[in-house]
This record gives sequence, structure tokens and C-alpha cells, in this order.
Amino acid sequence: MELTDLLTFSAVARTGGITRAAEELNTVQSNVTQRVKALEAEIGIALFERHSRGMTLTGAGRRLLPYAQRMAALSREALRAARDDGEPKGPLAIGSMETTAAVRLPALLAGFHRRYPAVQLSLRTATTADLVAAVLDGSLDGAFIAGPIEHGDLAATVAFREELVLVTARHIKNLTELRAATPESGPTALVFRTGCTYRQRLEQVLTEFGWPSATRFELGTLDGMIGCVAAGMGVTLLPRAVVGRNEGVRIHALGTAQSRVETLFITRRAAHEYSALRGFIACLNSKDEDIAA
Amino acid sequence: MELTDLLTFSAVARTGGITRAAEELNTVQSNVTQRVKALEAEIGIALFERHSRGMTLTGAGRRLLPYAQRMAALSREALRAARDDGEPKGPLAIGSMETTAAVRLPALLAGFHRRYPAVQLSLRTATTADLVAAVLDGSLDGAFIAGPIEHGDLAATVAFREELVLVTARHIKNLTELRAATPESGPTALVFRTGCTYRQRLEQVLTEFGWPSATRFELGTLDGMIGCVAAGMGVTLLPRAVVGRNEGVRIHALGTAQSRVETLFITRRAAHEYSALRGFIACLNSKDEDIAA
DNA sequence: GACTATCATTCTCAAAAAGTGAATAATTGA
DNA sequence: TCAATTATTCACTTTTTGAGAATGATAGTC
Repeated sequence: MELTDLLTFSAVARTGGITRAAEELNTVQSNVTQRVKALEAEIGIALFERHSRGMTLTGAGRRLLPYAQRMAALSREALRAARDDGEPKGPLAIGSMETTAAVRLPALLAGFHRRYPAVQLSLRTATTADLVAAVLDGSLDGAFIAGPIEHGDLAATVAFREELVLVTARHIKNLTELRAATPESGPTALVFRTGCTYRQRLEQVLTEFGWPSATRFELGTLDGMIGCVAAGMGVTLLPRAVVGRNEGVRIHALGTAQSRVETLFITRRAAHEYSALRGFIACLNSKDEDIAA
Repeated sequence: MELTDLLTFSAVARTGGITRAAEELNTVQSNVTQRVKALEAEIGIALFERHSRGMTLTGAGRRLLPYAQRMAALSREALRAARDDGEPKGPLAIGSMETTAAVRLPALLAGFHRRYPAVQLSLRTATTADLVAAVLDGSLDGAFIAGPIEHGDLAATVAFREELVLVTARHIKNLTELRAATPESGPTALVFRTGCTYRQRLEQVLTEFGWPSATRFELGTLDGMIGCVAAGMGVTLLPRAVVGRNEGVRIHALGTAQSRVETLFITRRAAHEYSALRGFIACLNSKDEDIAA
């Protein structure tokens, strides 16, 4: 049960084939075959079903896989923990929603880098759902997501409070005009890809306006969305701070019920000793004081 | 970061020396030295301080050790999980307090073995405190302990309800006589070794009787305790069912406040999929129905 | 129905790693 | 100073791992 074996096993399970796993692991097919066979021999039970177009997990393989993944994650953490002498340094992988990354993070990250230049910070943007999964499996150290969330393995602190506003083209002066300018079926809703929490809020809002089946149009980037709204393609829902003083669009406040949303910073509970992460959370907590001062 | 290296590292940390670790691992000193050095080279930091009389952990070593232990435990579990096809079989390590083992378990274990003969059940008796630690570090699959307990990583079910009674020599008819027959300083209290919950209860009871500093006498076995009480050496506190129809001693009921105690069966939450353990818990839950039927 | 592309497996051989045993060095206690 | 205990170093053997080419098996294609 060496880690190498478990790692190759994971790779084969993930890619569904020896060849692809070998590529991913930078080795040759024959080696992967042998590692898998060695593992199967040691455990005494087949982990894969071989068929002409690759390999799929057997029951035993499915039972083993989560352990293999946890052990791989643990070994990465172990290495970091041992090297971590209390001084924040080394890699730190942070995730964020697109919107938060656009307006809230630049100042925060700059401040963090000034304070801890030895930390190699990386930022990845994705949807809340993806970010939660990434933090849980250890591929991110922490992430900014839309609250609320309840999960036993995660620790969360409120990072920012946002007010969600409806964003329309400039010439729409108020909601009555929007209704007038919109066909019976409702406006086109410009949304991020599935998994984004703001998207769900927008669905709720549109339903309340009596447009439950409005056309959806998916975009990947924030600039793209605001541009499309300005061009009159449709409406969207965004934090007020994100839209800011943008010329081409107009902001419409909503009732408080749907409009308040908290951006949380989540981390795995178990990983709380990592200095770089501790330093980041310290930065996060001190930013409010900085602003107040 | 192979598991072998982490295992040897753990052994050296535990035994405090290369020589002893080598013995424990059935290998030679030179090999252990090399594994440790390889690990240190890979991590890039010293894990031990070498001094003439063995090795002690450095800060980095202390940070690494818990990871090494968790990974070792995980690898054992992984092996079991992969081999576990849903049919209870293989080893099952159960722990118990002395008192529970004496009167409650014989019937239960016999029934379990009749139902699942393929499981190699082992039983270890220890104090509640030791049992909790053993379940947490994975050296026991489950244990019968005195409740209550609160721990995030443990799952507990009520296995038995006991009434604690004061046990004295036969000739002591009631508590008044006990008081009369006892010196000012109080009776000798016969107790199990530290960590036993019943012992703490006895301390409370004696304090309520105005004998806070009564003499303590530690024994390791149940038979020994009852024998000593019968011989008039002192008093003790035990579940009513344990004392049973024992001739040499007399039982004195207490007020309900101190006397009710629940025996819990605890397991690690994470390990709940192991079939043999599931079978054991099923047996435990069905025993009440058996009795009722 | 032969051909090709895509897989996994097997085999041989080389390289790397782990393990062994004896010698060595350092320190402590008698 | 000597003996005992300890870790380290070194030369060596054994085992394991990895590479590369060949083989076999299967599905899709013309």
C-alpha cells in the first residue's frame, strides 16, 4: 500500500484508462499496468473491470477510491505542515466568484502580497458550487463564495456583505418601464454558468415578477455580461459594488429580502494550521479596521 | 513521501531511537537511519534532533507526526474497506470497561459470533479514558464506555443502562451502620485505576457523605474488588447487575441523581461503513428485541 | 472482411531503491 | 580508561520500479 500505487490507482480511476493515466503521471503504460496489478495482488481483489475501451472500477475499487484520494490530499498537507515554520510562505491557492474577484479582491490581494511577499498566491475563479468542491478536496486552500452554507468540514467567515441589484440598459428608468419594454414572456436573463448562486437569486426574482420561464443566456465573464446588458440584450443581477459607475447600464434596487447576500471565505477545518492561510485570514479580518482607520 | 518512510518515522518518534524502532519494524538500524534521512531530504528540513541518547522530534517532526499517524490509520482502513464486500468478516477489535465485560458482554458476544462466525472478534478491557483514545486513534473499532460523552469524531449509542450501587461487606446492613462502623476519616474506597468513570462517581458519593479524603486503594480486576469488599477492606461503587447475587457483600441503593449511568457503544464516525462493525451494532440494537420476545 | 486505431498486457532489461551486515564514530557511565 | 549504547557510513545484495518494444484483443471503418 505505497502512496505511489494509490496515486496511480486514482489516476486510472479518474481517466478511465491505463494509457491516459500513464500520460498524466508522466510514465509508460506498462508501468501503470504493473502498479495496478501489484495493488490488486496486495489487496487480494480486483479493482477494475477490464473491457476493450478502458477500465472501470469494481465495487472494491469504488470503496478504495475515496481513501486513496484522502491519503493523497493528506500527504500534500503533511509536506506543507512539516515545512511550515509559522512564517507565511509557499503556495496558497485561493478561489473566488467572478464578481468578488473583480471588485473586492484587488485591494485585498495587493495588501496581502505587500505583507507576506514570500507567499505565492494563486487565484482561480469559478462558481460557488465548484469552489466548495475544490476546497473540500484540497485543491484550493480557501475560497470566496456566496453564503449561506452549512458543512461540517468547512469553516466560514463573513468576508463581504453585498447588495444585489437588478441591472438593465441605461434607458430603462424604473421597473415599470422595464415591464413595458419587455415582451410577455419576460426579458432575457444574462447568467453565469450553472452553480453560481447569483443565478439562482435571479431566477427567484424573475419568478416574482411573473417571468418564470424567461430566456436564459449564459456568459462566462463579467465584462461580457455588463456589455450585453448595456447593449439592451437583457437584464442581470449583480452586487451593486460590481456595477459601480458603469455608464452603459442602470441599477434598480430590490426589496431587502432577495437583495442581501453575504460573501463568505471558506476553508477546511482540518487545514487551519497552515501559516500562509492563517496570514490570509488575518489580512481579511484586518481589512475592515484599515478602512475604519 | 512513501508510507514506509512515514511508518519508520512514526516508529522512531514513538520509541525515541533508531535501534528500538528498527527492532519494532523488524529491520536493521542502518535501514532506519537511511529512511529517516531520505524523508528529511525530501521534506528539506530536519525531523529529529540527534543527541547521544537517542532522537527527539524537532518542531517540523512534531508537525509531521500527526499526519503520519493519520495516514497509517487510513491505509489500514482503506485495505479493510476495499476487501469488505458487505458480508461481515475479518478482524473486529472491541474494547470495554471491566464491569460491562463481566456481566453484559458474554451473551452479546456469543450471539454475535453465532450470527457472524467469519468475524475474528477481539476484546480488550480498559478504562473509559483509554478506550476513547483507542477508538479515536483507530486501534479499536468500537468500545463500551460510561456515558455521557461529547466528541465530534465519535458516534455513540446507548447500549445498556446501569444502576450504580454502593457495595459493602455483608454485615453492614444500611448506611447508618456503615457510618457507625467507619472511622472519622471515612472508609477505604476500592477503585479501578485512574480514567474509570465509576471511580469519579464514587469520589462524588463519598464527598456527599462527608468523606472527601477517604483512603483510595487501586485494584485492577473486578473479582479482586468484590473479594476485598467482602473481606471488609472497604467500599466500592458498581453497577447492580455486576454484583448480582454475590454472597459476601451487601448492596445499598443510592439516590437516583448519582446512581443512573448509561453504558454507551462508541465508534468513529468516519469508519461506519465497515461491515463487521455494522453487524456488531445491529446485534447490539436487536438484543433488546430478543429479550422482549 | 481486411484494415486501422486504440487499448491493455507481457516480456526483457536497465536503473533505482530498499535492505543487510560490518565497521566506525560519538557519547555516557562505571 | 573501558565497556556499553547509540547513530552513521559504507560496501554489497536483493528487490522493486520504470522503460521500451512486442503482443494480443477489440471496435469501428472503408
